Formats: sequence, structure tokens, C-alpha cells
Amino acid sequence: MKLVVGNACLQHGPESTAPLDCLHCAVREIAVCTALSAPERERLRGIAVTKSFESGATIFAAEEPTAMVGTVVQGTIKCFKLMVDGRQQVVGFLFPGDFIGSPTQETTRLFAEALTPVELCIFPFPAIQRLIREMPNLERRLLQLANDDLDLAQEWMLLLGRKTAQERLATFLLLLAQKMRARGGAGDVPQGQIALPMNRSEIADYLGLTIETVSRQFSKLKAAGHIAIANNSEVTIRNLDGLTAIAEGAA
Amino acid sequence: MKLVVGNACLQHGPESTAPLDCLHCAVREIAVCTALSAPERERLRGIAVTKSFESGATIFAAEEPTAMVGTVVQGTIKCFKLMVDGRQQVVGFLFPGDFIGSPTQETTRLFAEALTPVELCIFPFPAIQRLIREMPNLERRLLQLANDDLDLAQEWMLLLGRKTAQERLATFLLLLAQKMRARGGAGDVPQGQIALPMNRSEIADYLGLTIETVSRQFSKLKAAGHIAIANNSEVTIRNLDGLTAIAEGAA
DNA sequence: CGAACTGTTGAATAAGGTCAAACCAGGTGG
DNA sequence: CCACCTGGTTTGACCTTATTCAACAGTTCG
Repeated sequence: MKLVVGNACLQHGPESTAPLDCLHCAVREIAVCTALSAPERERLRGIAVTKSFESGATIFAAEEPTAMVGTVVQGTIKCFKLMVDGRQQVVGFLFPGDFIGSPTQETTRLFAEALTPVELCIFPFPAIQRLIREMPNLERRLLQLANDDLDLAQEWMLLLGRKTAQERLATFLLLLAQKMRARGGAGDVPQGQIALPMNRSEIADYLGLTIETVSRQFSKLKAAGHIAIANNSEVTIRNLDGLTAIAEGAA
Repeated sequence: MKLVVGNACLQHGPESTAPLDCLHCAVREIAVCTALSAPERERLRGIAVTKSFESGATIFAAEEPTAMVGTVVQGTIKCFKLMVDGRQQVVGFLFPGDFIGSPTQETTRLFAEALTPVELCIFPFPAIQRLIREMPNLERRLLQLANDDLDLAQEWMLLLGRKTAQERLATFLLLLAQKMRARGGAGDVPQGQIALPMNRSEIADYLGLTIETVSRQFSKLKAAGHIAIANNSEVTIRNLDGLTAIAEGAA
């Protein structure tokens, strides 16, 4: 486990204070800002700064005072919990367009680590708290996002508490496929092709399994013809219905 | 599994339309309404109705259009997910003062069932959506509640994905004790005494275990002197530090 | 080309699940 | 008042799944 310790955010690293170019932002169609009126978006832009993280960097760590929230512009992030003896549970992977951080909690409860080079559009904590009070549209959007996250977390509780290893991996792949579809838009990514920017260990920590079990289940799904494995970070869904049946425990 | 099927809410059963007596409400100190100003509380009261459910009744079911949200005034509720083959995952128990339902989602994602006789203070869905738009304080409070719920859900993902049976039960008992403390106030409940309004099967479905394993872990904690078991629905914490150490995996 | 990772596969082990029997408390009815 | 029944719970014996431990294969990168 490689942890860059300390409150990395807002302290070092390349941070642009130049005016943001929201009009050409890659995620302007899906991020929080979507819900805002033009003048509101302008105000939000006023407090935003962009920041880059190299692969493996800690974005924030649990127990720290919350320094920021923000939008993922580029890259993949894993959010996770840690136990004192090192056991790890990934609670979510974040992709471009996703919102990161809790806008109401004074203290961070999670660790966030960049799995690839990451670019964030950051809203410093005190500033965003002020803006939330002044912009009901922003607050409404955040409430919606929080409820959606809660829904996904509860779905994952079902997975972790009641599904078999096979069902977990199938569910995971379908979730990624769905996220890609919701994002990538049209022909961006070929039908059923899934990028895996995380390694087996991180998948295992998301699914509550070991790397060996994850690997075995990949092999099994491949042998059954449900997926094809190009390389370790790219798989293709060959049989969507079959995979769905497995994920729901109907197989 | 006893399921009263159908959209039970707002359709039948005793439902009071008389003006609510908020001043003497048992949960007025902790519920959503706490965050509101006097006139705001008055408006919220205007759309509220109380409703009772008998033990075992379905309060709402997954996939239904959301009919209401509300506050638990009395009783205990379990919220859970179901798989097609009947596997069940409890995602939370709700106690007096807790908020029930998602104020942003048009469709219900969970089942909610009364474990004891339950009294709810109900806010019909269209009305609450309107009020949210008009009362920023209400929205702010709901955002806070949603983020707290999300935090708890992620803590539970760690439990379900990475903790042993022993650690799960210890964590569960400590969570209940903490909830009781946060609620019951002063001498209401004797030190470390925990009421268990749910049976072993429901605990098992919350912890991702079987009833047999739950039972064995109860016996083990009792044998180790960490808890005392008065009867099946009441336990006492004898060794808080020991239990905490177990829950955190430090034992 | 070889070192260092990361991932895969196999064999042995353990934790928790399954099946089955015993237990116990609370309610029923003689 | 007490024997009996019933549901939930506990306990025991055995089994299955996933973990652990270990060896091997494939990639990446100096």
C-alpha cells in the first residue's frame, strides 16, 4: 500500500488560479454546474481552482478537516475506508463528471487516492458552504447527488452482504459498463467494452474479496464466454443477458 | 417472511388529519423540523399527517412511485433490499426521530417494514417537494441527513466487506448503544443497556450473516464477559473497551 | 535480458453456511 | 395451575465457499 500521507490538497502541486474555461470543460454536461443558471455558474466559477494529482497521490485522508469538494474533470479516483490493521474497503470509484467530497461534513471520513493522473475542479470548503447557502439550485443538486450516492451505497451493501463472488464481479462489470454508457455518450467507446483503470487488488477491495478470488472469477466468466479479456485493464462484455442474470442471482 | 404487499401508504389504515400537536411531539428535538424557524415549522405542519402501522406492516415497497417521506415518531422500522431469490439485505434500522424516505427520488428503491407498532409523521411527496423548493433551511437539513446516511452506509460497507462475524456483531451493538445514547437522553435507559426490537434473522440480514452465526457470536461475546444477555431482545454492555477493540479489529 | 511487479493457478485451510436436533419462553386450553 | 404447543433461538456436526499460502506466468521497464 503506497500512501502519500498528509493533507495534500491545497498545499502543494500545480494549481491553476487562472480563470477556468468552463465552456470547453470536458464534463460540463454532467457535473454539478449543469443544474445552475448562467449567473450562478459564473459565481461558482469564481471560487473554483483546478488542481492536478499524479497517479497514486492522496487527494485527501480520513479524519482531516474537510478542505475542499469538487468535480472530477479527468482521471479515476478511489475512495476508501481503512481499518487499523490495514484492511481496506473501497466505497467507490470516481470518474470524470463525478462529485467528490461531502459538502456538509466538517471532517473527512474517507481516503481518496488518484488511480491515474487526475484533474480536479476544486471548490474550497468555506467558499462552497457560503455558496450553498446562497444558491438553492446548487443545494438541490447536491441533495440529489447525495441521495443517488446513498442509493448506490445501499445497492453495494446488498452485494457485499449477500452476493457470491461470481455475482459480485458480474455486478461490478455491469456497473462500470453502465457508468461508461451514461458518460461516454455515443460512439466514444465500442459496445460493451470496459476500461479498468484499477488493478485486481483495488477491485478486490471494492468487492470485499481477495485478489485471487477476483482473478478466478474473471477466468470463470471468460471460460463461460460471458466476457473477453483483452488485457488486464480492458474487458469486453460478450453476453450481456448472461452477465445480468448472474449479477441478479438468477443463474 | 411476512410481506403485506401493495402500496400501503396513504391508502388505508388509521390516518389522522387533525392538526398535529408538534409542541408535544416526542421527537421534536431531533427530527427534521428542528432545523426550521417557527413559521417554517408551521408550514411543514400544514402538509403533515400522522399514520400508524401495525407490527409487520409494509410501509413502502421497492419500485413503487415514491408516495411520501416522513419522520419516525414511534417504533422501529427496517429498510431492506431484496433479491429475486429472496436473499435480503437490511440497509438500516430506523428509530424515533429518524427521517424515512428519499425526498429526491421519484421511485422507491427500498422496502420498509414496521418491526413494532409504528407511528409516522408523513409528508406527502408532491407537497414536500414543493416545500423543499421554498424552504432552504429544510433543504439544507435534508442534505445534511443524506450525507450522514451516506457516511453510515459506507461504514457498513467496510463492515460487510472486511469484518469478521465477531467484529460485525460488536460493531452492531456499539452502533445501537450509540444511537440510544444520542436519543434517549439522560437516565432514560440504564448505562450500556440495549433494546433489540429486531429478531436474530433481521440482525443477520443487517450484518450479512446467518441467524446461526449471529447466535454463536452472541454466545461468544457473552462467554468472554463483554455482554450480558437478559432475554432475546435486551443485552447489556459489560466491557465497552473490550467490545470497541473487537469492533475495530484490534483484538 | 533480467528484475520487479502484477496477475493467474493450484492445494491446503479456515470461516462461515447448511442441516438437523435440542432448548426455551410465552401463550393456549384442558 | 399445569401440560402442551409453537415460534424463535441455541448448539452440534458436517460441508461449501472463499481465503491463505505457494508456485508460476506475463508485463513492464530499466
